[in-house]
Amino acid sequence: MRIASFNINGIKARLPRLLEWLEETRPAVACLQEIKTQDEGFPAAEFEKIGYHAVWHGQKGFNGVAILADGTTPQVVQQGLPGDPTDDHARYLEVDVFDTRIVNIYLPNGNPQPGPKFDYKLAWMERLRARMQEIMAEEVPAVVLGDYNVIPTDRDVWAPAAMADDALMQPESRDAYMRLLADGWIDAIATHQPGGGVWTFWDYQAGAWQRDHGFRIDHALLSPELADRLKACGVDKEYRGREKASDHAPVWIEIKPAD
DNA sequence: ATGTCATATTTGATATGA
Repeated sequence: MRIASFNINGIKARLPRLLEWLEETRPAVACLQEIKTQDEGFPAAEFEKIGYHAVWHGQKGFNGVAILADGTTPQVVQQGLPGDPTDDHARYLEVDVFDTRIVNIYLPNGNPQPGPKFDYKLAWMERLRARMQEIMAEEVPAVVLGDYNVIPTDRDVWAPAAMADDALMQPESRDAYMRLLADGWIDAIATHQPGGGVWTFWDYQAGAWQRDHGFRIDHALLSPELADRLKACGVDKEYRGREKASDHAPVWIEIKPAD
């Protein structure tokens, strides 16, 4: 079973590319970030036509997350990250589907830092950790995947010096990410390719794609039970080079059936 | 070269977020 994540950077602008990717790679579950539409504008009928049922949490102008499943409708467990009633950003959607807990996140970017946006990012990461601890305590097969907006190590960026002041690789951001791993969550891509050099994002600016100036910020964190069933994982890098591409490439994991 | 792109309002131009 393939579970994928794709920050599509606008579902309206990206719909042809998105449908193409779904039909060509046919993930059982697809988690989308930055749909950048209100709930009313979500093109659910387009996905139904090719056999995907969707749940989504939209927001006007930016953010927004959705989960698509092949031939079945995901059951929503939690919409919106718990822990702060004043936070109305659409960045978190947690479902049960195919006997798996699947959590789709669009973690705050945090730039510029320091500042209120960086504070929001760090607070969001602590709230995420609290929720992930609850999920782990449930002992269900679970994956928390999406755009974490964190470059975990210097091996995950084309030039650490070029990004040194960026919120994505500040020590506070990295420490918060490492605490998730310390809690027992397993970074699928990092485990399979510990040498680094795997990118999931290339900026639109400065010819970053052509120069392969990328970094790894889209991650899939597996519960121990699901990690034992990890068959393969990777990045659909080719899609970053297509016409009207997102600035992110899709990330996927392949899970073996439970015994 | 702070070099691109998507969305929205302030709408054929600028602000915001990334």
